[in-house]
Amino acid sequence: MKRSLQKWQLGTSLDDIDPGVIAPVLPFDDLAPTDLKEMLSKATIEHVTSNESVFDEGDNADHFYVLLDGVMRILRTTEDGEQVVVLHVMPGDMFGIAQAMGHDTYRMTARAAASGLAMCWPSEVWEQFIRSYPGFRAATTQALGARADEMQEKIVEMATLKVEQRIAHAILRLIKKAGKETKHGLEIDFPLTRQDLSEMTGTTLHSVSRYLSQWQKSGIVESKRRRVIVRRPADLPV
Amino acid sequence: MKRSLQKWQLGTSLDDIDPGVIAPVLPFDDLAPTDLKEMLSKATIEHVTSNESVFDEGDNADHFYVLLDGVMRILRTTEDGEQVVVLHVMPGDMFGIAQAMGHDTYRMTARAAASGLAMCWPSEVWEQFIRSYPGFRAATTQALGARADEMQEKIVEMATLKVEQRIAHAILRLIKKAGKETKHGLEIDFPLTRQDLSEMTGTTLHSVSRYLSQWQKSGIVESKRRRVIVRRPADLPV
DNA sequence: CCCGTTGTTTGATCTGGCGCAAGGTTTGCC
DNA sequence: GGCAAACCTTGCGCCAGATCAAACAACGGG
Repeated sequence: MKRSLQKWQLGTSLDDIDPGVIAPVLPFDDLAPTDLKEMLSKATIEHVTSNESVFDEGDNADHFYVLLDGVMRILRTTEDGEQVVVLHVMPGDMFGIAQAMGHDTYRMTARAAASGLAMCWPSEVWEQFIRSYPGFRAATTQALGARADEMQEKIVEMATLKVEQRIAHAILRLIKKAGKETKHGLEIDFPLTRQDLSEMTGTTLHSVSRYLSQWQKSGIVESKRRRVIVRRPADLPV
Repeated sequence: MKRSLQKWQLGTSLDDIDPGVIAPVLPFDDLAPTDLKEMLSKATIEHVTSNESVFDEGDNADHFYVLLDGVMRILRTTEDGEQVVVLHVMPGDMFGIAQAMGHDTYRMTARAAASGLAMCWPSEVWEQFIRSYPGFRAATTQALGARADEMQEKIVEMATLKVEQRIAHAILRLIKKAGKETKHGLEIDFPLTRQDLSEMTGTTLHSVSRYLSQWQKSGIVESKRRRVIVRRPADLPV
């Protein structure tokens, strides 16, 4: 049940879009077609370009989004410029839903790890959506739950595992979220540098590089520049 | 604006309770008095005893709670029995709100760090509360937001700070949440062992003990068995 | 008051992984 | 085709902090 817009006609106007094409990507399962139409009429489409931010932490939370295509990285930057990647958003996921947590500013930065498209609503419609569309409320609830789970898991990992295992877990999580079957194995379907992996696991790009080479030697992974392919997921450490 | 039931008549029946006494502790600020009464009529009171669980991870999420008095620790246990404390719940906070995240089982254990009382509703009334009482929805939204913030912060700390700083941060956070002014300084107002602190920061009780003694020597803290008092918060490392 | 339990301290040793350094490879642009 | 920028690899030394070990202190119940 992976959803994403495989190929997308790059007319970024909403008028071009067939609701029947978009619907399967949206996370609003049990939503009456008329309600969906209503919601789409309030939306705009935003083209997100790799490595650019959709919003930054501290910004006024004036929109919320559903990713249609591409990959978003949700991250925080510390005082001394260090980046910490908290999670990845895949097509079909909501993001920037500050309203769901009673915030009026974004608490994190959303940067595109791979170019794509996002559907975008102004925050003003949030309350109305919540009140009018039970399916929307259900979707936000699910999103919050999934996010909370992921963050908890991350905290536990950081508290108990050592670097090697944390990197392995991060890779496995991405494989699960964005794994593409290829002739060589399961490939993480967007560009990912050693640096990126280190920012996800709280380590250095050096350590990531070392473990990756090591796993490469034992045939567990196969990784090139900005690409990670897993041959034998089961052999990654715990 | 700290709330808590300073002294509590230990009749655990709800009939004894004056809504006027409980109301200031509850997180439902803008709630009509009649609605409040309605809600209280559906609640029960549970006495939580120090070191006992109110619920465990995996349990069916059949109740949700507001802590009236005492301190709850929210934690996860790893396969090999290690405990990771994710956050502390103080009087006035909701906990066990699995429904707010679309879960039907608890994802974490709630164990009392200090004995107290919790108000308790059966999960069946959740949906009705959400639909009927805007103040209730607002409160859960706030709770989710606060919790998300805290978890994010924790992830960033674990990823970027070293042990010494993480311990300092953990102490400062507890002081902010549960600090009591005493003649000797700001005291964390519930028993807290070195082991507890290590489970909050992903380190060992040994390291916690070492840093605490060190800070003791330089007069920054003053800690006895299960007690931590901070004399000069500003001098704790970053 | 004694004794078991629980919590704390401190030393000695060992090591994962960081910091630093230097060089190699791939990519895209002019 | 050449050059700069971005990305990756690997070696080496060092240290924060884990692990192991042992003893001490406080407390609470019988």
